[in-house]
Amino acid sequence: MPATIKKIAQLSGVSITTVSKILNGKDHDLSQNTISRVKAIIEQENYYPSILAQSMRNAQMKLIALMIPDVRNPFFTDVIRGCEDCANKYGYSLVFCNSDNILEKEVNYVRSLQSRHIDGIVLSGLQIERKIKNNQLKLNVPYCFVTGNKKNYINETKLSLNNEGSYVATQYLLDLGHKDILFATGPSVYNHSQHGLLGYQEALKDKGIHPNPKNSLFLTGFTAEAGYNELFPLLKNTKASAIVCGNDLIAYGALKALRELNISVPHDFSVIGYDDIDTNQYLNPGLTSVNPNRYALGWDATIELIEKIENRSIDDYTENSFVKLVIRETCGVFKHEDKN
Amino acid sequence: MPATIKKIAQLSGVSITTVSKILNGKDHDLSQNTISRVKAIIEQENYYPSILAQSMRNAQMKLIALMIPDVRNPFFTDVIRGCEDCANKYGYSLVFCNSDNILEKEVNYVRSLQSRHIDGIVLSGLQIERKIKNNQLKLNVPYCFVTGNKKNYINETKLSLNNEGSYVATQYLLDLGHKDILFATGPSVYNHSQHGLLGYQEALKDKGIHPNPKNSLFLTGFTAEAGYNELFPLLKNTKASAIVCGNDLIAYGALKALRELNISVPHDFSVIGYDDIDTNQYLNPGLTSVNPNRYALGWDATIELIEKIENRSIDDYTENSFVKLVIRETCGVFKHEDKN
DNA sequence: CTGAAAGCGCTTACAG
DNA sequence: CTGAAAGCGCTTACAG
Repeated sequence: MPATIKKIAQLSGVSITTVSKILNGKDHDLSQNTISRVKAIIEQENYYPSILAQSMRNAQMKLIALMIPDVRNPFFTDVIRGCEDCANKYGYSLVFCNSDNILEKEVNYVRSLQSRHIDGIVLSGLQIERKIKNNQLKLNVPYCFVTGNKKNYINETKLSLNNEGSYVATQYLLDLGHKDILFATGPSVYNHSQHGLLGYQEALKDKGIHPNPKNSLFLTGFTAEAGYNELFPLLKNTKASAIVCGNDLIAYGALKALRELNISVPHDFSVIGYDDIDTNQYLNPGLTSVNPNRYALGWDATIELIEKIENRSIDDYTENSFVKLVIRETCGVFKHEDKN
Repeated sequence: MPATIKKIAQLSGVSITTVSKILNGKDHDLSQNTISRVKAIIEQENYYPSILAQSMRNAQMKLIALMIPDVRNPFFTDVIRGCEDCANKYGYSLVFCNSDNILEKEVNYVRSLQSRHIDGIVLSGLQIERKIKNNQLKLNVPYCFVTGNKKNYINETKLSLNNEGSYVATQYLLDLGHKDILFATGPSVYNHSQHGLLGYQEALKDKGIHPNPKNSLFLTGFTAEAGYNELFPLLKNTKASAIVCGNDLIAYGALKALRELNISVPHDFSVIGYDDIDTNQYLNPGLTSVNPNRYALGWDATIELIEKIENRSIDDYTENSFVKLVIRETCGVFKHEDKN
């Protein structure tokens, strides 16, 4: 049993009011004598106030939740770190929720989090996120999105980082001379997927190429398995010379398929990913990818959330406005003689 | 403002005692009429009790913390999932803490978690863990270790999964004909590292080979960077034909170094990892590794913790007693003519 | 300069 | 069958 404020008061020979004041730095009208005596006792008893009891009064739990589909997607690891580091900086702890993209699970989480008096929720890649954005669902807790928050929306023409990212990726391949480029991303229900597709199409159009609808594909997931299984048949007979992937895991799957099909990367086929997860550089060949600065994504979303929770402006955003192309070894110059 | 028990009581025309009883299923002595009336109001108002207030009474927050060095180490992702899934199954939420292996951070976390009335802590790969095991530190909260808990200790002769794992890995290389085998793991302060080294040495001894102290190495971290930077000079001039790595990331670094040194894997040199992280199969060549069932590790540790918290036996452990060798493409038969 | 008292949303032992 | 009251550990407006 940890010490309580009552015990400290008794040991110090003062009232709990006095102890509380000292604890909260509202001791301007107390005598130095009292203050130092009480502080000594607090020290001695290794006392720390119960956040729980404080929260009962203040209705502030100093708890933020982070809800994502699955930690096992490496995209999220840095987001989580950014989120946790930021939360801690401002005195919040992080509750962690994996929803597996199951709407029911997501809704249950929200309810359970509310009953915990959570102060706010950072959401990423969820069904619920889509519902909220489409006004089909209202959360009565402060919340914020990792992608698609105010920092991520670049301007009126660029919808989001995903949009910008796949534009940049496609443009890079176009500059290498590729013309027939595939695009594969996750399920179409996600804004990420839609924005990515738009970015890809815009890049083509800006080069005067009409996007071939058959070249773009929504996979069943943002996973390497989906990339491998669903892209294998496509890659087997494709006339294209390159592929833009909605995330790196999909690219991993594509690379595996290409290897098995004996299509040499980057000599015969170019691959570009998105997210720039940590293992990319250890692949052989190293995966060229678009880096959205995942850590900053998590940090900025959390700052935005805390601004909402505390209803004040915190100027502690990262400088994270743009997506960065990280060139490794999976993209090569288009060689006309290689095809057809 | 969510509804409170008081509001429900008023709307139902009963006392809050009655509502509380219904909420907690202690309604055996209440009239059906009252019960259904109150339940209807609860439904109608979308009321859920405040866990906070409940906890003030019960001293049970239904909150578990998971503290690890860094989510960005892919080893932990599945551990986290196992931990969260298990926690949720038993009604707990998961608070997430990254300590970066900084003892001060770890100690601060523990303090902050205690002031949150956390019910227990799952610890993994921490400085604090070592201190606790060496009786240099006492936690006055229930806790449990991911590695080194009762399920992980295989028997008196096998210290832990790490020990077992590197034994198995080394044995596999020996069976392929390798004799001069390197071992590289993380910092020596970790039990993981020490146990791994012992397993490696035991395997050699069991084959009648005296371990060469120069062949084993503690790196500065369990990271690919450490693996690459610190193993590069060693691999450049080594007479060995294989390496056992303390985890997969170290192996990733070693593979990168070998590639740059133009040493062909597995033809000229064999590499084996540990943890079997998800991306192993997408490497080229695919990394052979030892799979400790990370999800089960997280799950079992959490079960053990909940048993401590609730002071009862929960027979819900996974069947996870042994480490599994996952053979891919980085280990080959020792070719005598290649070396000498 | 200091403290008594009310209240945050619950639960539970007890009385009727 | 139902409810008044005490108490969990705090904070704060107010009185002295």
